[in-house]
Amino acid sequence: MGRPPAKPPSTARSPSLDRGLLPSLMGYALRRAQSAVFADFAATFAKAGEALTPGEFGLLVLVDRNEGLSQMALARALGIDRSTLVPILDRLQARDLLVRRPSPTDGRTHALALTSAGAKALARFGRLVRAHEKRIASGLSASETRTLIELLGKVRASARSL
Amino acid sequence: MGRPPAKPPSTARSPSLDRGLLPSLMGYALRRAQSAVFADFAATFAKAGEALTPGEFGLLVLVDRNEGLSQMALARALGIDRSTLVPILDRLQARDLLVRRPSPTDGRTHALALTSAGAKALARFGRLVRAHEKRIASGLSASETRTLIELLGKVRASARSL
DNA sequence: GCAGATTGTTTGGGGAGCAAACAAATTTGC
DNA sequence: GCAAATTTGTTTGCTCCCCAAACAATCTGC
Repeated sequence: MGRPPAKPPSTARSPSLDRGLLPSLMGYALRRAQSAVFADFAATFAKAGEALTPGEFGLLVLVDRNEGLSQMALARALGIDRSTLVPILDRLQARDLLVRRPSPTDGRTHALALTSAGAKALARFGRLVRAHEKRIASGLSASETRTLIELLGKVRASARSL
Repeated sequence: MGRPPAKPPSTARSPSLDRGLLPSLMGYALRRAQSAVFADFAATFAKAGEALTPGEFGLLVLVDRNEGLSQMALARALGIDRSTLVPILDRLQARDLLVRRPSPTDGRTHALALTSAGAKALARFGRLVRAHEKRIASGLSASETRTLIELLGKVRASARSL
């Protein structure tokens, strides 16, 4: 609605534009930070000749630390639908990072596990992730980083009440 | 990568599983918070009988505050490709929230503007967004909220160095 | 042993994102 | 002034993420 046209209407090709209330919104800051972090993650891996998304890294860590995990349990841990997980596992399996073994105790489920190549790759990935984390935290002190993670956890807890 | 099997291997259906180093990663916290916030945003709008994504809201605010914006300028402001923007504008235009007018000064560009219905809708959306923001910040003090937004800005600045 | 639940998969649909190619229009170079 | 280069919006093609519904195989409760 009628905003007073206070700013001069950009003499040149407006180097920055009016973002209104957006900069005061947490959701907006979150979205922009997340997309920048994602880009940095991708760039870090690309420069090392590797290809992996943050989601795939999280998945591999979960499988590594919880051997024999079922797809349902993994999907729940990741917060995605079990049908969404299928093509992701297909891809990682095609890259020989992970296997779907038949569960010895339940014929319906698969026991997920890293291959030896997957475990070796995860070690490399972990080093890249640490470098990436170091870079995106380079503007923050150690205590600020801790604070940020803590506050993000609180936001997540508040937001989940659907 | 042999981790000592310290934890008992989950007697029941493991209510929580080993997340390894993930909880210490800023990128991980960011991703989880973002997805929870997104879900809350969608739920807030759904409950009010409206449908809008955070990205669409940001786009509408930008068009509202910068009348006559071109699609290229908008795409740059949103950090997306100009070809990505096309179907998004198509959808908003089909909902009669926004129009592509021919620019009087440059025959190549469109001058984007909200329709009157779009301006009215944006006012409603703004109220919903404020309620949503209030909910996701309900676990934080006012100063914590400010700190969070500030830290997210710093992260974004550090991450952009591709 | 059989009804009901669970698991993984497939299919179908929607959205977000990029790259490359293209026509129309503008700006630049001379 | 006019040809060449650039910019803008669009289309097409590709990849990826996400969900819902349906289905067969398997397990569980009783």
